[in-house]
Amino acid sequence: MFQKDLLKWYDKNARPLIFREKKEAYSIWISEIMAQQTRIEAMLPYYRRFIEKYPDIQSLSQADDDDLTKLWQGLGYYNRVRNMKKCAIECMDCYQGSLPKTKAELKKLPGIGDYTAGAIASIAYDEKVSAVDGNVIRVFSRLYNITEDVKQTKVKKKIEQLVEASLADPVSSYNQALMELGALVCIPKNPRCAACPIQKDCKAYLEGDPSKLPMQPKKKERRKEDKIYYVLVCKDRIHLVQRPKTGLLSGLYGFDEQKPEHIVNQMELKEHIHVFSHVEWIMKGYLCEVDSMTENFYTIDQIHEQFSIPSAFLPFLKQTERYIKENKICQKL
DNA sequence: AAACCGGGGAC
DNA sequence: GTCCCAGGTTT
Repeated sequence: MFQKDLLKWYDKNARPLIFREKKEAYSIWISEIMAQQTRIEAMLPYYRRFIEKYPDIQSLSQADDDDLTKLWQGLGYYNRVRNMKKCAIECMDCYQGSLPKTKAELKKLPGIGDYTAGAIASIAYDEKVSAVDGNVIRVFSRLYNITEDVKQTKVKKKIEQLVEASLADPVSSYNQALMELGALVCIPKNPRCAACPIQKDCKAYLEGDPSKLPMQPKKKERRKEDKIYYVLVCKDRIHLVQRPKTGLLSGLYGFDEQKPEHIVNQMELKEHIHVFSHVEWIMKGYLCEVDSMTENFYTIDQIHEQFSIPSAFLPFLKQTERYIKENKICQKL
């Protein structure tokens, strides 16, 4: 049995992460949503800002949508934060302003799936349930030398059952220890088996090849899309367009895709490529100086303070800022 | 079961 | 360049 060794290792080697300081469902929930498909180091600064601005469920339930998206700028998967607000509202309406106390109830809330429900329930409430994330899948695929494709439903179910059967007290530490081991020792490439506290129980280490696990199907290649954006500038202001409510980068702000009329001066922006997980944008851009300032023109400071701009648009924005600051525009300010 | 949904660090 | 990250939802 490896549980004791793992827990002892965790006691000594756990990173001092800020969201581990409080055993409180709200902050644990926030950290878990932010950590979905996101490296811990990347979400930490966001976590601090978020907790400061929205310290509890009530404040989050009343948050302004654009403020929330702005706070999330650069983190990606923006529906996460919208689901959090929905979730907060539901907690105010149905659960007396708190998160529900069991994994089963938590799982019914928007944005909370099997992993996140298990993480909150076990870490905040000490419920003896599993929290199987990518780390745990990797650790267990090696521990039991599971060579099947872990993306298959039945294989994932099998791993979840193994984890469930392995749960040890305190479960809060145990679940986090499994993830921490996956993050620090049992890492995807070049696993540090020499430093592993449960090496002697690892089937892949003893009779297989840990570095080849977990077995993953080769992923489909990304489709490419050609995009053309027109950055409309009038005096010291830039035109922003809110993206559609659905689809990629929904609700965030970007530039026009339609060529404007009455261009006073036009300049080609440096082309760049932006890679998403399932699509690749080949982005051409034109800075178009226009003569009339209609709706939705904003100064650079306003844009940085108020609007959530996806990373894909930042290169064009930066070039435009430089253009304006160097006062190259035809019309004088 | 597969596609969709971001961004960036590590290699 | 490739991989994949404290995943969840929709199709």
